[in-house]
Amino acid sequence: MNGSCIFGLEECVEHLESPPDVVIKRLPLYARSLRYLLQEGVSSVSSQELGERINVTAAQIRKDLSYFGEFGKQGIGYDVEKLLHQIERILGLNQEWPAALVGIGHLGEAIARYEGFRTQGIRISAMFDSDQHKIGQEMTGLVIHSVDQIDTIVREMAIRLAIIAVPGNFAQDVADRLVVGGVRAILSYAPIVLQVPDHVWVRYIDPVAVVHSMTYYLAREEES
Amino acid sequence: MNGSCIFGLEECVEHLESPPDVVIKRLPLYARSLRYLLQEGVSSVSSQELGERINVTAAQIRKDLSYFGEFGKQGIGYDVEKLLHQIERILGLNQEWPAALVGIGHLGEAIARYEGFRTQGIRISAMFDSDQHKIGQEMTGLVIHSVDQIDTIVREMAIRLAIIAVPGNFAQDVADRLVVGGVRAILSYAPIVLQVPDHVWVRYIDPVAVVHSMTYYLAREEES
DNA sequence: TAGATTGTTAATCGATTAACAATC
DNA sequence: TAGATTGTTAATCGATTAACAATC
Repeated sequence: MNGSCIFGLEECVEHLESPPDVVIKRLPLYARSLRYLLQEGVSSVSSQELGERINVTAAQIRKDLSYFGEFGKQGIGYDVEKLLHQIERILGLNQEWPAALVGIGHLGEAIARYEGFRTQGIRISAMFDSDQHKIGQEMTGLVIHSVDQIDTIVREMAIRLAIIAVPGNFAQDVADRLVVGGVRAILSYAPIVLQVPDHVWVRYIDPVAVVHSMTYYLAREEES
Repeated sequence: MNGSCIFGLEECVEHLESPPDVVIKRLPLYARSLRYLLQEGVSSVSSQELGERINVTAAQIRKDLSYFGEFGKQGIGYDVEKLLHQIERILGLNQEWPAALVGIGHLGEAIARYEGFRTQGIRISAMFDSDQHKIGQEMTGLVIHSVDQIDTIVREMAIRLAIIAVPGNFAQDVADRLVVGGVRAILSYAPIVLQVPDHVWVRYIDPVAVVHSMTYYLAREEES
């Protein structure tokens, strides 16, 4: 903490530069790497070592962490367990987040059955589909509800987080219902850009786009 | 093309600034939006209109496209069909790319059955798993092979592109085999950073990390 | 103490945006 | 012609990296 801050303590904290979104996006990668280190029994790590594991520069790691505080010791590095807990706290992972999953096709089922979410603080707590054959059925201990009930159920359960795994042509309607229900963060697998209010966060997973950004380079190789 | 180029034509082309990777990553989004416009019967679009659809500035679109040539008409905008074909050509989508899919669990099955890849120039042409119960079985018209055969089959089929959908602890081994087989681009769903030679492109899809970068903001809202 | 590594500042690098002449 | 929009340059903005005093 900088002693020359011209504000009182509280104001000083408020005036700390807020971390850019690129930094927030890297924190989960740091956390994940630290989890592996912990499993391996490594108790201390330098920014250099951590960086080599995830192909990030040591300077970037130190700069990123500095937005949130001082977590290391000069000459030593970072205590793996402590830093992991700090980052998890920053990311809000000291609590479990209930999430809605909309769209129980092949992808939706894969998401529902994936252990990675639950073990990392994200619990699928409500599932929705528009298919009459699926509505009412159970999966992973949850009843599949109609998409018509999204807003009421999501509101009742105070769900803030949702995952959309429906075809593109349904995604905007689903997003609208989720927002009405009070959802503030959406992960969408649908290949469209969702229009949502400013206070709602949306991130996309778009495997086709990702692959297409690599065929660009493959096509260049073919030429030469 | 700049007339004041001090090099001969060929050298001049070589010295055109090569587009940064961020630009390459946006091209598939432009292409996708243009496909929708084409479906809607829109024949012409301005950078402004296109930008509004995908939340990108008009200046950015024009700048991005300028790395590859001149595709628009002053006062008019872009011919949707022509621009789409140009971008698809740039991305190498004027040909079909055979791809290997490794890991036929719930996620792998969802990927195999997903129409979006095939309709957009990516054909899953070989499938692999390590589970004896799955090896030899058929899915979407393809026999599932053993991961032991990755390098030989991938080489025989001249496959350059692969999708990894195996658990994290198997992913590095799978990647190594793919690289031995001649794969140059990998999309990985496994939650580890792969170590590959410089000439191999790797992109990651990491839903848990994506969600964790949003719980950060959700946690901040709770506070206030 | 000497060596190592942090946290932070300043320099560099690269990407985005604004502005406008060219031109349809 | 007048209005619209491109392609491109220059200005701005923001992110990354290098460097180093502080300090374990």
